[in-house]
Amino acid sequence: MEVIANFILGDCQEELTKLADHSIDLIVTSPPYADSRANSYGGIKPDDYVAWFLPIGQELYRVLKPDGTFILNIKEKTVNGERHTYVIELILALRKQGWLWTEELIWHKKNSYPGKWPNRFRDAWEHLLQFNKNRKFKMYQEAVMIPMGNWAEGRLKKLSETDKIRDTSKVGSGFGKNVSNWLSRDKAYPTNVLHLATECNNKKHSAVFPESLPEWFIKLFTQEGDWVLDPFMGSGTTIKVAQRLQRNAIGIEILPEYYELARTQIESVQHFLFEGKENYESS
Amino acid sequence: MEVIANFILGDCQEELTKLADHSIDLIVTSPPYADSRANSYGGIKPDDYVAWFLPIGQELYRVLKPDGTFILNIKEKTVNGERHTYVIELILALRKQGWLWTEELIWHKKNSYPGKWPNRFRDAWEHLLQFNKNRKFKMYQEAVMIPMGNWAEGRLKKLSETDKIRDTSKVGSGFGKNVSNWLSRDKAYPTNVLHLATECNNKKHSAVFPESLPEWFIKLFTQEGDWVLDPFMGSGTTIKVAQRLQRNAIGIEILPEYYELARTQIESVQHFLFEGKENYESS
DNA sequence: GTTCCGCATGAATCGATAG
DNA sequence: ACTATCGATTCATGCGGAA
Repeated sequence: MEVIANFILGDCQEELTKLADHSIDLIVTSPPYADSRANSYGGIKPDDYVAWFLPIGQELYRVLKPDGTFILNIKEKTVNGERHTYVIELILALRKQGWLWTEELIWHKKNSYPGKWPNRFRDAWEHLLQFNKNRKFKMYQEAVMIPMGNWAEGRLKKLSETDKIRDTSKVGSGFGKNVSNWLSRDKAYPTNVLHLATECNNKKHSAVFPESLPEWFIKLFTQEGDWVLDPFMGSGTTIKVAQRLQRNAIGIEILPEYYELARTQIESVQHFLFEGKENYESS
Repeated sequence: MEVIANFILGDCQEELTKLADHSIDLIVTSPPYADSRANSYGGIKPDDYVAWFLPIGQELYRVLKPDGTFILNIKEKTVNGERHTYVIELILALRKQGWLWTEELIWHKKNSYPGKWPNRFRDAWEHLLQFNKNRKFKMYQEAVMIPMGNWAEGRLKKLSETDKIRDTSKVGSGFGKNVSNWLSRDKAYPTNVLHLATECNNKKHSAVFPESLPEWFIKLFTQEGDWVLDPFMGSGTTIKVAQRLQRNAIGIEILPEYYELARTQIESVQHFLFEGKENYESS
């Protein structure tokens, strides 16, 4: 099956207006959190965050199919010793736009940022907010229950002793990265708590999430040939996974470095998958 | 040390007014969720939940010491296929009352209901909202530290004796700061994600949480002899744990069955702890 | 070719210092 | 007073060099 990876360089609020109505099956994105990525998005102030996001939310609503799903990865920020309320205010505002707040999953990050403070512990979780346009939406639950194939099993056997020891770490009672992701998926039915570590291997983009995260949602909410959109592409993790899973993908990124990085990475994936048939790539 | 367990039968909104100002160090409670416990609290409708809770929040604010903490365990409810917003609206409303929303911890319920999920994921987490009156509050973090993983232990054991001595001496001279930290450490601070199993053994009260939950907060925010309050006592888990940890406790419960159940259970605990000195109990 | 150890480094937060 | 910058703190992870 030929699937397309469409990369767009630009501000998503503007670029989204060029996409057709009801053309996207799944939106998975992680917008810049308040006060972060100041170099590209101007470091949105927490107090301005909702107003900044709402026009984008409006366009996302327009391009999403009636039975599609919107997954928003977002995190709160401590401001002046208190948890800022922009996330929960955003939920209320998006509902007024017409979005249905159907579910909230928790992403538990085992390797949260270290540090010690007199009045709080390390922040080790993020919101995964699910929004829909209608109460009936596409969902392929069987897809995330399928046990992993030989590829993953082969990888498990190749793990070094150190890795295996690390993965039995009791801190946080979570699981380590490699083993647990595959093992737990084999053994347990999923819940709305996802245990995944952030990946640190991508040195050019500081805020990547692990491939398992978009993979989970892409399998759950789309089928092969469907369209996946990430309006804040970053280094392109979502697009890369969509390609691997035979879904069409559109990624928008405002920063040229990340845009180029994503293009390069997806090309190499396509080389691997299709053994050199680069014509599958569009731009 | 003599600690008191004070049981009050009645509606907490009314009974709270009888408590003194600034007399409580920690409030840990799990109020009836919307639409649940309809027989006792009249089954508060989700839309009315915030208005119902606010007068109670006002009284809790009054009785809490300036450096005390209020932990609110609450869970969202799905209404008409959508996640209801009463929890986040309650956060905003409590802030207007003067509460600081200092933290939100996640209670990850490891053994949520097994089996297949119907139309959505199994719900495996609940909010643990932390509110304070001031940015400075009492917190004893060492009390809840977690043993570190095998990975670090394995490494430490392999250090030679000379290495240990050398690194220790470096501390005194100001060198080798990082190494010494690793050497002297076998425990790590927890994160804001709690991994606790739910208890299934108490059939007389429907909304029990495990003893480890109040225990964690009581250790973290109080010392022996401090005062703990649970305005929705239920079967008295919080009070029981407070007694065991040598904290004074006040529990309010509107339903006579639970009130009696809690009294009976705590009395047996006190029998065990003090070998029959029932005069420690007041009521 | 493996396994193991050392080291750098984060979607962070607080408190002190400086303008 | 109020904001801006900087140092100190902490631990899971990946990578590279060494056994």
